[in-house]
Amino acid sequence: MDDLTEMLKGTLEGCVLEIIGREETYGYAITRQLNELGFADVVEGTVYTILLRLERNGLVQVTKRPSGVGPPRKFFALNDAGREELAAFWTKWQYVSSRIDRLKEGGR
Amino acid sequence: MDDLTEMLKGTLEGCVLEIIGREETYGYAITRQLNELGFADVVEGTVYTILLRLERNGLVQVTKRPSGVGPPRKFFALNDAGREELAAFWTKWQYVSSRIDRLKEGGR
DNA sequence: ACTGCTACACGGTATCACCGAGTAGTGGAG
DNA sequence: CTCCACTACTCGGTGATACCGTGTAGCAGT
Repeated sequence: MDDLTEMLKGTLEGCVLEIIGREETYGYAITRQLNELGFADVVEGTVYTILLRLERNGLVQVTKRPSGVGPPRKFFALNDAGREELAAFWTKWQYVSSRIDRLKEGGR
Repeated sequence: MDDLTEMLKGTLEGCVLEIIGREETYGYAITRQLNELGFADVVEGTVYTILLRLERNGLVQVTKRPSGVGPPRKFFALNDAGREELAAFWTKWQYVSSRIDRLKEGGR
């Protein structure tokens, strides 16, 4: 699937929040998960900018831990604000996607 | 629903294409349709920028007609390239939304 | 020593929806 | 008849977001 980038605007951050919400994890692993999920073209740089933004906005708690197989990893976990943001994201997604689907099915 | 703007990036243009694809119509009416559809905050300026972009990209055929209740209207209809673009949009939407829904349902 | 995988950072770019203000035509209330 | 509301389009500028390219760095196997 080619060039989904415009369509991912505003949703990719939510996806990252969801992934972090499941278990504490780090940038490189998040990128791999997104790729396996079908967003094959999402690249590390993109995920890191999102993670830095989440950190700057106070939605995550960050812990640095050594890796054993490479440089130290920055682990991210949601805090209360992050969980709220995630819930708000899914609410919005539900709202938007249902309306677009209705439009698609010929609704008015 | 508050501030959907980021989530609409990349999809609003597709919605406009879909609306135009149903019948020849014009900017002001498209804005009203989007508002009724649930995108209440979408404003004329936004729709017109999309329409000008569609025109610039050669996806629509434009016809100006007098209105009777105001200034003349610019009617938009899809041409072949526009129909192709619309089909491609729905394919992408299907792809992206299904994957995000899967993520939402706990999929991996 | 070299290559490859893991892991993060950062400056710059393009695209997109939005904002705000402006221009105009028509018709109704005062 | 003047003002206001609704209709209808244009355009320059802004902010948010994902992406690109490059750089830095640790570790493992050859």
